Amino acid sequence: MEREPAGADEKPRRSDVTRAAILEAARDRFAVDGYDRATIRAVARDARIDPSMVMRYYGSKEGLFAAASAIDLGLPSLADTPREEAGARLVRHFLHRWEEDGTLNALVRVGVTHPAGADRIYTVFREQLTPLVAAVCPDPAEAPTRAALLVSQVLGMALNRYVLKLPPAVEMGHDEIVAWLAPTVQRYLTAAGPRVG
Amino acid sequence: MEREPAGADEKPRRSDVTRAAILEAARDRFAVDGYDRATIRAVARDARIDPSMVMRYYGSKEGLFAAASAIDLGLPSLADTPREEAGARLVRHFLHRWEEDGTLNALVRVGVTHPAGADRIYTVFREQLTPLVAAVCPDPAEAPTRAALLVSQVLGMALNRYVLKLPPAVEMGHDEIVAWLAPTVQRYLTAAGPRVG
DNA sequence: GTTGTTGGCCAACACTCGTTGACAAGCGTA
DNA sequence: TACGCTTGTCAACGAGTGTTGGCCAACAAC
Repeated sequence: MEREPAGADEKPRRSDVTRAAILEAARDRFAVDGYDRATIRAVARDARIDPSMVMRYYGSKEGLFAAASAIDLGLPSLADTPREEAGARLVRHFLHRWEEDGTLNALVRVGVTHPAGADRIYTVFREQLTPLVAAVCPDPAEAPTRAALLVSQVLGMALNRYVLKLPPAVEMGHDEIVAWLAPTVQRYLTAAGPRVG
Repeated sequence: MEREPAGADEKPRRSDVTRAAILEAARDRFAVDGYDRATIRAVARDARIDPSMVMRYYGSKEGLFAAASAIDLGLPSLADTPREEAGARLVRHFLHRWEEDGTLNALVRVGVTHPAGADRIYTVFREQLTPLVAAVCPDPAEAPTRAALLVSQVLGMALNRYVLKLPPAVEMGHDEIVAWLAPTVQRYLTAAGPRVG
């Protein structure tokens, strides 16, 4: 019986380096293999420890994923950005964030095959993306819809480029992607919504 | 030693109903569970036959997937469609096609976690989508890029709505989605490409 | 009616998985 | 020194996997 779930202010443990190694290996594995093929044994092998350690520190495979998928999109504040450049700014940010490490890839790969992953994506969407959209779009009540549209475009490109590796999407340069996608995202963010009859 | 791989003109076999039942069950399972969780045993159970039959008829799990993911997007000819309505037409078509059966869902779910799935998506992209795009876009040489952009938007929305089931995307109506996405797709298809320096 | 082929089920194979419990070495404290 | 906690390894469990081969009944051809 251990007690330590809530406190974020624990003193450093001797095993912190191991815990971190496990987490890093887990992120890589989830990113490359998805939930099912990312085995605890493989994670342990990458982290150079025994599989049972993973269980001890993270309780279960689900727990490991929960820990490995704690994500900060690092979204830029759009306060100091001209309203009409928000789209380009966001597209470029997502491209960099995606290539920075495997976390987002892991999130998508798991989200597609495992409910816990889809939940996690929704959480990130709700807590990090929607508030930012609400700050720039005309009517805050439309923020969820507009954010969903934004995600559909950005996530779709990421899916093609980083997960499916569709050749034409892989071969596009950053500037080219931004040039094409930015107007789309900009419209989803700030344009008047279309009439639907 | 059986010989029958190439011929598309075989006489009907007594086991055709069973083969079809297996294929249908496989599509459902792949759509719901992805590649790894869709077990041959589960497919066989759904089709009410023995797992070994699946092996006999489709050789292996990979073979089963190959057979189950033979997909016809049923894309409409855009010849009789006004050029400026192509975007709306396509978006609406994809929405219907997606909800028609589980095939596209299966394709995406597997594509994300299994190389064979990603390959299949690329094949469909190349053989069915790119030619259609080439027929309506200004410069046929740009067709792969423009098709990739189209896919990024359409697939992204499908991912949110049908796979991840992100609530705001699920709650949108068909008309609303078309109204938002059609201009985007239209631009990817026919607008002059942006300058990239 | 006999024979060969097809459709189907059953039992088992070798393997991998997540998970568990026992046990040894290292460390801090009294 | 002796104790207790932490970190780590090892071996095993039960379950589920893809896949294989043997066997039996129904059908087709002669």
